[in-house]
Amino acid sequence: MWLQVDPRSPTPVYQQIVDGIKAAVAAGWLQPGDRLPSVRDLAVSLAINHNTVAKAYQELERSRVIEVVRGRGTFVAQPGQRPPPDVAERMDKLRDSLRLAWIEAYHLGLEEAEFERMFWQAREDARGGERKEET
Amino acid sequence: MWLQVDPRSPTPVYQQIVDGIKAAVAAGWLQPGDRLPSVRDLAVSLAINHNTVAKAYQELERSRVIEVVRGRGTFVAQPGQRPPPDVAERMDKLRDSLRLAWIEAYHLGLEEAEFERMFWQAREDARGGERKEET
Amino acid sequence: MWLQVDPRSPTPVYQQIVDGIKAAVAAGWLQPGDRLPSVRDLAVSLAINHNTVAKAYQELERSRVIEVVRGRGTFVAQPGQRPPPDVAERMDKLRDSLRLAWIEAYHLGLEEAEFERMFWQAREDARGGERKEET
Amino acid sequence: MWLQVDPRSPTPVYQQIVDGIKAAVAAGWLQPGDRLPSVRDLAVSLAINHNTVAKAYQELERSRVIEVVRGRGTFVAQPGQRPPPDVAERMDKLRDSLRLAWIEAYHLGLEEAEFERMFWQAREDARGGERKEET
DNA sequence: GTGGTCTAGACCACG
DNA sequence: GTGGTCTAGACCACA
Repeated sequence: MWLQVDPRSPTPVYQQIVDGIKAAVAAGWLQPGDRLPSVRDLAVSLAINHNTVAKAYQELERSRVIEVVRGRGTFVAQPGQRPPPDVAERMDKLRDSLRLAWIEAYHLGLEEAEFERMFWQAREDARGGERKEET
Repeated sequence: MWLQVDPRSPTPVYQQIVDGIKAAVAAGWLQPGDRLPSVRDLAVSLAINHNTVAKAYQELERSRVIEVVRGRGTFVAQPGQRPPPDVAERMDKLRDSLRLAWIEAYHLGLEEAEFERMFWQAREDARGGERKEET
Repeated sequence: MWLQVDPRSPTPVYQQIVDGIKAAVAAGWLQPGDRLPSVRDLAVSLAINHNTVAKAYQELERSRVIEVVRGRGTFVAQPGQRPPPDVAERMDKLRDSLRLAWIEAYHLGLEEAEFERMFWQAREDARGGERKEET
Repeated sequence: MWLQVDPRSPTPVYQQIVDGIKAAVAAGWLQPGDRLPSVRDLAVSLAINHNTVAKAYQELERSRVIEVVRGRGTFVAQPGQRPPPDVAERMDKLRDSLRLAWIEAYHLGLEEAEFERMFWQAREDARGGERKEET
């Protein structure tokens, strides 16, 4: 299974699904047009409630990562089609997460060079990295 | 006031205080040894309950950002004294936040160069930047 | 009830809960995977406020004694999964508590042999012992 | 100085003084009949409030570790003179501290043999150990 | 005066 | 239903 979920993590399960699918798309494991498992199938696979999967899919559709075609299923969206409605807001959040990361790096005593290395390493992890158990 | 808080934000108020003070320390607005406002004073300034501030201060003490001197007040800690007990975990979280940022950048259609610029800009925002309203 | 609490004790109520549950786990009355009473149920049983129980549970989770599964409940953790982040500090505290115990034994005029007996007796009390009223 | 105090420690300052003097007596650095510094002198030496020292001395007198002779000063008590009024209670506390230590050892994953070694090592620390900086 | 704890009762996100 | 957060107001130990 290319998606796993940890019910004991502090990040909500539905958010883990969102993150996981976004990661799969960004890494190329899921290609535009690929079909995603149905809400109920995925719920069974992950042994979670189907409401949770549904919430994740809704979130992904709002972000234009997937497309729901009624009666046919849900698919990975074509990139760069219509931009999602909340780009500006998401950009701000992204900027803020980087700012917080710099602050945390400071408090962890990281050198700027080390942190930069971590930044580029994260790019590798995001792009090509195999998903294994990440406790 | 160098600290503001939005009770309607999804991130808990006590967490906003933690983030805000960490930011102030990282930016140098608060120097090691500086005294922080008392729990109750800050609560009044922010128009919130003192328990919320207390929780934030306790969290900050666990992270070794501040030091509580009983009966006298709380102060910005000297850096690099004793390392916080949970460095390893916080490093992992930091790595993960960067990974998620890369993924989000991908889905927002950011070029690598743009995202890198954003990364370095965030460094400026974290270090010296003036604080404005941040929704 | 396998847990009791004395609101008049100098040690905080939430700490008594922490100690009590750690004791129950160490003695084997609570097995890994066992479900703990919900925050609110335990609060009612102990006739205290639910916030107090919540604080105790959070502390126990930080120590990796229990695991919180969102929306489902809290459970006794599997031992030796991830080690708690503050082992080193807790080791130091443990060492110190033993040192202080030796000093106190001296001032109480205990013979070394007597104190050693007390040490091993404490092991019995910790492992299997029945709980009685402990002022 | 054979006594040091850390105002940032979670254990109250007056308690640190009590522990420190008990330790000095148990280790033999202070002999029965030795004179202790006056409340005010010790307060100056430790750079703390004299009320705090006074509280510690009162506590030590109740435990029969020191004797206050009006107009002459305070001295280390002769051992085994009159027993302190609360032996039973202190014994119970001692037993309890050992029990809690066993429980903590369990949760830290210590082997019984390791913990026993720590127990005997603590005896050395209590008896002969040189006092250095103990952050 | 300081921080720490507790209660009573409310609201929220999550599953 | 679960735990998490917040408020309002109280009391306590410590310095």
